[in-house]
Amino acid sequence: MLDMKMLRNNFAEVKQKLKHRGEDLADLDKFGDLDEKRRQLITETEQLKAKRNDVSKQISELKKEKKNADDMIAEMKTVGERIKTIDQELKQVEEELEVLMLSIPNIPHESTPIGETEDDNVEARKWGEVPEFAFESQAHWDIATELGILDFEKAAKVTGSRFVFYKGLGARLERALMNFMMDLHADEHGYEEMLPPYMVNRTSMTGTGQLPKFEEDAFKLDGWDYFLVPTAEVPVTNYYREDILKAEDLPQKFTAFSASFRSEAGSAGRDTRGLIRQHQFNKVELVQFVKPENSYQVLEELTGHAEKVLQLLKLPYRVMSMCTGDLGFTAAKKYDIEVWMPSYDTYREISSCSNFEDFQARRAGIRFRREEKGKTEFVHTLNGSGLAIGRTVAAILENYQQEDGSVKVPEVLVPYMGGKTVIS
RNA sequence: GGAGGAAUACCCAAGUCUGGCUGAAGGGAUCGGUCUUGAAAACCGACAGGGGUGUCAAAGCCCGCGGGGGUUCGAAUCCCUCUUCCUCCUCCA
Repeated sequence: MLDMKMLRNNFAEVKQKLKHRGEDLADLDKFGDLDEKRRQLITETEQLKAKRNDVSKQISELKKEKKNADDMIAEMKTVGERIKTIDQELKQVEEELEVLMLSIPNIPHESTPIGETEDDNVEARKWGEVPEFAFESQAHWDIATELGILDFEKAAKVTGSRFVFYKGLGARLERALMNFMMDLHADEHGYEEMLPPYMVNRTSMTGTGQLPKFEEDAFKLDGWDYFLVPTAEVPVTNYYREDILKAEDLPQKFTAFSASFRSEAGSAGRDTRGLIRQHQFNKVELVQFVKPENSYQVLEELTGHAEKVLQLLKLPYRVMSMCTGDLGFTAAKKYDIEVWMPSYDTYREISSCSNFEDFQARRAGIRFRREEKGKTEFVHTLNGSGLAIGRTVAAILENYQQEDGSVKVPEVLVPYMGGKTVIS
């Protein structure tokens, strides 16, 4: 959510910046009227309430002296009714204004490249050598099915499409990656480990920006106002919802493992094979709560922490700076890390690292204080995948495949695989 | 699922029956001071936070006793409702 005072004072400028996102801004123009109406009603009702407080005190004193106060009581009855009417109108205006404010996307940072589609994203850097195979390389779903470590057909029977069973060394590889990533971030990068709930309530989904606009992307529990988390970002960021942190407690850094659930509405027919686009996948997430002045430096660090995983796994990747049109609703700046996938003959997203500035913090009421008696300020929140585990498995299978159909285990994972150096 | 109980400020806690003198007592913690070589103890003082409105800034005003709604001239206090926590029963990995 944007700061309403800021929006009021810089309306034309903000509108211009939001245009680069390519979103429909028709409703934005309602802001001026609603904002003005709201403040006018507040002034009116507060004046009446001040009067009521004042006269009620007088009534109390008259009663104490056993004097008659009927005239005042009658007058206040009218005032009370007027207050009720205005407050109802005010409530309506505020609800309308809230709906509007919650639907306005974040303002892109000045360093975010201006563009319309993913073709306008800018490559920030590239790492590693793309493998050349002396044999005909296979897609990860073929490799895995042949090795008997993934079973998509059984999952389709048991649940439906876009689900998978991991088996044997496949399951072991997934678990090894989870432990490897969590250990790296906790031990080397200074994050505190967290295992969050896999379901969250509506307020949490609104706090991080998944709602109200993108409800169709989420899995909602029938009969409960709970949602399956689309990412650990939601429970972990909302951990501090409505809290006031101390400046000396910042930054707060969490690394969280969770399953992630996505309806993939609107992507029917895309990536139907393999691990790339599942309704449920595992992910290690990095979340940070920081002081505003540090957030852009932290974005670089956090992105680096995610990159480190790929470097240690020796998987080639590139980092893309998302343009204004491909930024998503909540981010002010975002890097996607894309890993090389031989079967696609291109790089595919495996991590997304974002700085939300105070956009989520304002929605979720996450504040901090620099001094004991000082004013509260909103923290800046950031997060990034570190990494999506399913896609990492896919990348390992494809990049480490051998001619005989077996797959080498990346060196760094061998201890996590019980010493096994090859999946065959 | 069933039966009770509870929620007041950083923590503990009075007030709720009987609405106005609560602009929320008291204690602890914390901070500042006196005393002391230093510290402890004792004593003195400070201590409601958060949000809204307003403004160049402020003052002022409004809201506020778990959330929401209602009754009333007036609600921490009465009524309805939701949430969370506790005790017991039942069930359960």
